Amino acid sequence: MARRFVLPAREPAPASALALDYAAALDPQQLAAATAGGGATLVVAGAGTGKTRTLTYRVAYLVETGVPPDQIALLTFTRRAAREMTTRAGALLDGRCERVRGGTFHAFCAETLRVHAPRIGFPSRFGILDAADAADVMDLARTRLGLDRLPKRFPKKRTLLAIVSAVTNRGVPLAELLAEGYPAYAEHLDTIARLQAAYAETKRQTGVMDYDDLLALTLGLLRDHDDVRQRVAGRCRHVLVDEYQDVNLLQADLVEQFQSVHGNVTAVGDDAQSIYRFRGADVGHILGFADRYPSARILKLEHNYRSTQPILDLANTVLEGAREKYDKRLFTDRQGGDLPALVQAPDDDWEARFVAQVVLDKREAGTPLDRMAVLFRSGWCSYALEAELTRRQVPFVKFGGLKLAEAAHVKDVVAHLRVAENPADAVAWNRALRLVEGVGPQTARRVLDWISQATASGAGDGAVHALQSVDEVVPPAVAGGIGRLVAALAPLRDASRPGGEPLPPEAQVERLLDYYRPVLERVYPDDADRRQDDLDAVAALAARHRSRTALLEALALDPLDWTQEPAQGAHKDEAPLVLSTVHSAKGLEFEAVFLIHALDGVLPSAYALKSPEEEDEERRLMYVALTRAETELYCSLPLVQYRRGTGQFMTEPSRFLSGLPESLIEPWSLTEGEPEAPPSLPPPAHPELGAAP
DNA sequence: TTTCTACCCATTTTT
DNA sequence: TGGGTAGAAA
Repeated sequence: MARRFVLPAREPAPASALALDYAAALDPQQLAAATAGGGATLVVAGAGTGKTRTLTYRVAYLVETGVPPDQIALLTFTRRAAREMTTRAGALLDGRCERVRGGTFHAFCAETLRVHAPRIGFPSRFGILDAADAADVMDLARTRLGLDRLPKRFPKKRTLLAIVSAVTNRGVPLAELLAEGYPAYAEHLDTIARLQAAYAETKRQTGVMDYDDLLALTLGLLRDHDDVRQRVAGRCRHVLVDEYQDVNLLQADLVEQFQSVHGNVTAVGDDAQSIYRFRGADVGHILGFADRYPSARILKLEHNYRSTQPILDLANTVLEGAREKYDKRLFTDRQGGDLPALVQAPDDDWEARFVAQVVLDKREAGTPLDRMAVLFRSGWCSYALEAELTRRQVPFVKFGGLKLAEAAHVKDVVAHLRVAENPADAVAWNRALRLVEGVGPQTARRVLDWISQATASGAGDGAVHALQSVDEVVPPAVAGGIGRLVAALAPLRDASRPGGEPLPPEAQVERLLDYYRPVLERVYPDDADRRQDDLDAVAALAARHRSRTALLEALALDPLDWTQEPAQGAHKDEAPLVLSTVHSAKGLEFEAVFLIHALDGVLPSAYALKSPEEEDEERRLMYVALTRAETELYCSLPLVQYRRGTGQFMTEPSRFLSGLPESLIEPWSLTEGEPEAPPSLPPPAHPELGAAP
């Protein structure tokens, strides 16, 4: 046994030796937060108070005072936020800051599990399920349980998954959760509990994890295996957590584990911006930070540098209506500025034309497109605008809403990759097999049984092998099709090439696309070409990843890289206009913000008004949207909407914005320029806009 | 057993 | 809108 000699901790370098002048760059509150010593620190930071800036400087400060960058863990809610922070810190100091380990909780956990999964009975090449995959696994679990026919008034699988997810994320017992949130299903407690167990078992057998598992299993791993905890947490000299108000129980516990060796944790957040309740986030964790870390120092940032006073006034007023009050009122030095506008457009089209016109006018006047953003409650709200922007050739990117990775044809191709990655992945097999003509549920099931038998008894790479003799269990009519599937998968095996080097991921995707093209044309005859474009994007994405494992992980955890890919419009070198759900815009700021579809029933969402807490969350969502704006804020709404079936109907403005005095928000109405404009020439909206009578 | 067709349904936010 | 289901045809 080697003797341990303990060196005293390195003294931080004296202030004069630091390359950056922190005191000059930050205000006193920010400075205190950025240069705080070790231990636990909570920074309560209102919107626009320089939270990101402070965290960025803290990263630089830690690096400068001798903390190795790869021992700093920076946990954020989006990978975009992590990237932004490390590049900004890199620009401040030097490239060292970019070696900070950062990302979402899920990505960070996935990275940990890649190394240690075998300790908890998973392959290190475990697959990651998105919501749709999880639903497939739930179906599989149900049939394995023999529950072909579900009782009447039984939750749908999406609801089922939501229930199971809430149980894991919030740590509430199933019975309690059902009683509180789903009283209608309380009578099915036993069946749901059995399904929950079968679902977990199926995932284990097939070597896949859903999003919650990434968190829950990592937490279990760290709690139950002290050597692993020592190793993982030992590499977290400093843990920094952004948006702490949005952590759920699992995430709060994970943070505690990550900091358990060195005891250095900095959490930053704003209780007024908690908008992930539906995912189990609980403001209680930020409010109770000092209970969890009794020696914590609590710092505040209250000086808003982002927005003009009129914007803050409106945001503050909206927030005041919350039932649960937050004792915070932001102030700014930025006096002056225009009143926020409440733009009443006759319909969707008008709203889209208005936004597009103002965006173009502002670009003309020198505001870069990426300094403006269009925000909305849900993905579909921007459809009309997307069409309009495409028509006018305004480049844009959209964050949030439907992900390309969720498209059926993309999932088809990815299923083949997953099968190659993890032959035990029954759901992926099922999807791939069902694409063979003539294979339905029965045949797929028979083949799956055959495979699992073969893999259980035989060699590790047995699945593809087993398929070569699969003729024995399938009707002759489909044997040829399955043979082609096997042939397509063969070159994806790791040892398929001399030397055992696997094909690079983009080559793997290319091979698969050759195989899949005829399938695509058979299954989606109407728009095969359009869908092929998406698949080409998959190939492009593959080229940016080192291994198939990394590619699959990125597809499951980082759909962002995606959305950034196909920028619309001709100006490839112009940074595009940002379209984003309010949720995805968290933490970002823009010179001008357009909040579209500010309607009652949309924001607040009609589906989120079942309890006062839910309405409060919608209100905070509105607050988040409004506080993204620096100098100009336009809230717009169509007065008439179309609904399938019902036709046109009148809308109501969002309850959070209606009834406010004109000193807070100025009503605008739209008129069209007088000579009847030809349809191709949009009417100039801006000059004709006038305040309503 | 698979696949096609007709109908009905609900319809958010994210990893 | 499209996705999922139920029933019928191949």
